[in-house]
Amino acid sequence: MGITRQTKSVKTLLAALDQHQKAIAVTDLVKFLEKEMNKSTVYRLLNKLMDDGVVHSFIGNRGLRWYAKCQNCSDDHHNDIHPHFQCKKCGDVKCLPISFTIPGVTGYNVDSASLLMVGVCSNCS
Amino acid sequence: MGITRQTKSVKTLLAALDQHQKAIAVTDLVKFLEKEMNKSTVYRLLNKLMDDGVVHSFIGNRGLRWYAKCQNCSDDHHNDIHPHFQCKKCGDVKCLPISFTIPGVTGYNVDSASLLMVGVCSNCS
DNA sequence: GTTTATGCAAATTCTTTGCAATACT
DNA sequence: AGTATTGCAAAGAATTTGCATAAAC
Repeated sequence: MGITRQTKSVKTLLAALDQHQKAIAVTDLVKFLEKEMNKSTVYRLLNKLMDDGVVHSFIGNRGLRWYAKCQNCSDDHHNDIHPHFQCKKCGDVKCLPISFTIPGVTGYNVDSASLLMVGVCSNCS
Repeated sequence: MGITRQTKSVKTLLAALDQHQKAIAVTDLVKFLEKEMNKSTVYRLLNKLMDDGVVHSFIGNRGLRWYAKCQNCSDDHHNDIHPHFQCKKCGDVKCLPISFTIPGVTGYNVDSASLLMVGVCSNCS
């Protein structure tokens, strides 16, 4: 768990992420946890847990940051692409279990990449 | 040009986008144009020009929206992926002339997709 | 003349920060 | 005991909105 202490807030936040199979927007996480911890704590903890490699994040359709617990990603997999599908109606984000490489990206020192696909999910269509 | 009127602001904004070969963050555009038009006008115009298919946008590394004039994209190319490279030091964004498809994305109704790669550009390394 | 666009100021939303009090190891 | 974490309130940054005025068609 790196340098992050095992506080009550950490456990609560990680449990909340576990409850959501899908990724969750930071603002929804703040609302979901508003009776358990301050929003500053949510923002600060998420940054720490990112540094620790426990959660990963990406920027969604509307500029909000979405979070999920790391599953297939680790510190030495920073070049992987994590594809996400976001429904433009209900806003839900799903991590897709697809791995691929981008042909023709030479001369660039790519640390990380994110692929966001936007459309209408099966529930909304 | 669709339903957007050919006002002085429209011409000024499109000229500003032409001056920047690269994509530009909306906040930088607001600063760049602050003596020529109000920030509300910038935000409102960009949305209209998006609807008209004149500019395209994507979300950058830090959640800010970046804009550029459409070049290879059009209304009937919504499924194309527009890859962008953003330098994490200087923040510059470059559109990469690479076209590719994602294998294995079936069962999803994908309207648009954006691929953002983050790293250090040649100027900063 | 009618409709759309603009400026302005204020409101909203999202995120960060300083600091004193508290919890963890 | 010593250090990291938290809550709170306030500040900051980005974006939207209402409305009166001005410009485009």
